[in-house]
Amino acid sequence: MMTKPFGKPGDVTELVSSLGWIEEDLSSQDGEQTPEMLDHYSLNRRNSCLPMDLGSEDMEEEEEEEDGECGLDGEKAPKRRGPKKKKMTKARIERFRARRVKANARERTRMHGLNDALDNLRQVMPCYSKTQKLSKIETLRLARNYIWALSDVLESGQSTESHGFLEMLCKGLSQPTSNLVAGCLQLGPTAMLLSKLDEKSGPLDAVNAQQAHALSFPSPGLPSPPYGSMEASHLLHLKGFKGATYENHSPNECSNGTPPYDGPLTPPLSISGNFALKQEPDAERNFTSHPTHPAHYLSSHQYPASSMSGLPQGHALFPGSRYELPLDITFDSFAAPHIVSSQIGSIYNE
DNA sequence: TAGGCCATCTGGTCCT
DNA sequence: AGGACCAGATGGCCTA
Repeated sequence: MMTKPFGKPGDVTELVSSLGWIEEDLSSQDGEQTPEMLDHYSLNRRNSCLPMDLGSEDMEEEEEEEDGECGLDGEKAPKRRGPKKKKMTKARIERFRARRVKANARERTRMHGLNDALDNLRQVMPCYSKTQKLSKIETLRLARNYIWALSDVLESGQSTESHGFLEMLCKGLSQPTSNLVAGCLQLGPTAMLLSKLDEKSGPLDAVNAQQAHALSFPSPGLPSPPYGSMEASHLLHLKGFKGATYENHSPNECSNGTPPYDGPLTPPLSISGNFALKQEPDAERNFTSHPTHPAHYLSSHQYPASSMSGLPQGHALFPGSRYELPLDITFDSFAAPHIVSSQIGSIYNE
């Protein structure tokens, strides 16, 4: 059965539309087209009985028989009830066309706004990457799961490092997205990373060793540096909850008075130790300008800019997966839950 | 090549 | 009347 491109069931135009549908040769569409061209094209490609067929030279004649219904083989359709259709004068045609072009432009703008909003949402998702964008539907699903999971963290005190947290995050997500999220959440020592670094660059010098060390201990529950787009205060509108700021950050102290931590300094990245990092040509590098990006973080804070030089760049391969994780993923944004979890105690103590 | 994703156009509906 | 919003249709691009 032929699909009915336009109109609603019972609509006269639907019948007319499906009967009169003419597939045009699209070969003339090659090349870039301006919105005006697209509008013009679509205004002229519809079937001849719709008011969209405004470019027809025979319009004047058609107006004469405007009430004659279109049909196959000159078949007469039953007389239409209701108000008589107004004549499509040239002026009306022009007005219609202008209105349609304007409406199309508005619709484009509206959709761009919607997409911008989605982009903003992507940027506060656990795994933000400029090069590997989540699809719209996956962004919305992950957002829902993220809210859900964080709520659960607050309610049950469950760790953001727990299997349950990851499970909640990945619920209903596609396999690639789940892999991405899981990859971002992978925590633990990085023997593999260290050995890979060793392979690539020979014996680690002091700087590289420090970086590798920083990369290798994304300790759960540690006080975390600030995460621009992911500031905890944006996530939780809780009384007395203040997102930690990096300037105040120290290994042993939290800005909000959470118990001191004696362990190693929280690295800016929560990169899985399981990632096997592969070198990419400079041209392939695609660091985000996102303020939470590790490169931005490192260069603008405690690590000297030159210390980035020894870091593997490009992409990270998620073991057992076909999917690569571009290094512009803001893993650190995912550390926000650490902030959250570190705050839970103090919130409950209030 | 099929399927997923996306941008765009379109007509209908509701609201101002 | 015109704008915002919506959902359906369509074609292009990309990837497995």
